[in-house]
Amino acid sequence: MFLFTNFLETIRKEINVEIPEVAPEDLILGQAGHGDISARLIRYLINSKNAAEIAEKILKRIKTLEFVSNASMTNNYLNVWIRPEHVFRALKESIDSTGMFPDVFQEPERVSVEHTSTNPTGPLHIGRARNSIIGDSLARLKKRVGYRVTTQYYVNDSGKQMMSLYFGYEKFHKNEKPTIPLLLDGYIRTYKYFEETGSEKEVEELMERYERNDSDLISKVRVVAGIMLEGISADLATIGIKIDEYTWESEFIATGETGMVMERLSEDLQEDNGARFVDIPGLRKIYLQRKNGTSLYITRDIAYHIYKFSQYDHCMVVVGEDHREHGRIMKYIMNDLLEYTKTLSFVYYAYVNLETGKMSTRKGTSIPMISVYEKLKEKSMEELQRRYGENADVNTAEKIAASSFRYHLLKFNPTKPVTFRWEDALDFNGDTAVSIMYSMARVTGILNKVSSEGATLNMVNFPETEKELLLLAYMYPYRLMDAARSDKPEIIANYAFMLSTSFTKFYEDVKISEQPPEIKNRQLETVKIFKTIIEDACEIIGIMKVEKL
RNA sequence: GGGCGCGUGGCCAAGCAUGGAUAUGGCAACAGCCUCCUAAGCUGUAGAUCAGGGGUUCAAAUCCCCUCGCGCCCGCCA
Repeated sequence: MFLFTNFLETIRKEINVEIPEVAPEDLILGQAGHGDISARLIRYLINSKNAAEIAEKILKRIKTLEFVSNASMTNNYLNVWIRPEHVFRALKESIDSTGMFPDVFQEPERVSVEHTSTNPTGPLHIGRARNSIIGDSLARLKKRVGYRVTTQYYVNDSGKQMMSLYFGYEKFHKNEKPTIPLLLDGYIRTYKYFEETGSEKEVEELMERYERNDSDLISKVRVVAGIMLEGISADLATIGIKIDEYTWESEFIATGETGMVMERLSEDLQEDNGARFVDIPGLRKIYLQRKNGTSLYITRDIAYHIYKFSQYDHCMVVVGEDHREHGRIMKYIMNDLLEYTKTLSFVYYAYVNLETGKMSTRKGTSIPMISVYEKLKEKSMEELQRRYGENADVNTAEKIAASSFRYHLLKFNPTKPVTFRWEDALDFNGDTAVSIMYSMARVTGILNKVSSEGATLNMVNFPETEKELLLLAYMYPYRLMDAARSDKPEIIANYAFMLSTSFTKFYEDVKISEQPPEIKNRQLETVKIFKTIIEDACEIIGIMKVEKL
């Protein structure tokens, strides 16, 4: 995965000479107030008769390590202080030779990340955007740790919602050129029409024809869906999200692959009045085929996953928490019934609510992502104009808007429901993308205005704030591994904020331009180290680089 | 009713997988800091029965059980 100077492993190996059971998890990096690196030895020493003796031996070994400045034992914790020049070198050497820290090996596994996958019946709203943002960041994270990643959008072009969209166009705007507003209008009028007539018969007939693989109908629906999908892709593009592959659900009906699913599951299928189902242990009957022979959503999803497993080693899907059970069923069918040994994993997120309650497109209470983006852009533009007047840069305002929106929906654990509040979304202070971007802008400021003198670096006098910054920068590979292992891009978001805060403290504490040459030279390198790592982390979470704020 | 998820200062979150040293941040509040590399920043003060109860353990925000509150799911829908 990564190649970097691993101080924790070196320390652990020394400890292992005395206590072989000590594992990587027992070592902690950067617990404020104690050592730079601490080892929880309590569980191994608490019942040991000669604990003091073992501790003494460990301390002696650790103190001989070149990169260790001091070590002590308190409350059965081994606390180790690292010489900052070694941390500095570990970072600088990696960045000088590879341009990054940590350096990464390409992994052989191909990973698919499916996200968004919303029915193309309207523009992207902020609830769905949470899905897109989590999915896109997850894909970038997996890429950073060395996987070959492809992002996927599963386009649901069958089903009632899509048929209603098509029906609305045919009924209300047939001879007009189909545009997004026109289609939306037809869609809304269709639901009104259903209410007024009390019947959805016309759409049901369309669904039936569709399921019977009526190629003329399928291609017509696809045109309409395609227009909506283009709108969604454009919305995604404004916040820096591009999806690699779009797969249309109707293809699995057209190619007969849903039929193949039934064949491959034939041993596990049971019959009920002509319909077919599998019995999932501990759950219930899951129907895969109606008695009229047509397929169901889960059948097509199985076909889709069979397709994905033919291309990828690990398939990840970002879906709303209402799909938890669906996910469990899919895993059971793919791994236990169809006996795939590849990994299927789901990332679930809770929905975004409004202070006034739930979002609903039909009730007109959902907030389009693009309107939040526009508002953010407008507000940051006002701020930029206050600072730079005529020279305020629209492009910067756009980057602020996109980054802020992404960060706002990414920084929390996806399992927590989010209540969208305009005042919070539009806040540029504190734990926000802007404060991270601000630290990057300050880096540009320093590097433009302060230059090094000579080539000598002082490697002795590190102020506390610089030591802390370097140590935090050094933590990056461990955070990446944590985040990648647990599929939690929000870990990187939290880290990026911590790192930028630490940089700002260093920046406020030390006036680099006024330092003696040899210290100034080193601190400029420290700034470049910070720059490299914060940009790396921001790339993952979708915070865009700015030169000036 | 059953299943799953969530509950941490006034508000919003981190930490929980792998139990361990004084529970970490942000917003809001209060008191300070710009003739100085960008104050969208920094420093300090105040604020926590980690929903409640029980259990396991030398040790529980973290693991187990119960209760309460909120959310989601329980279709031959998607």
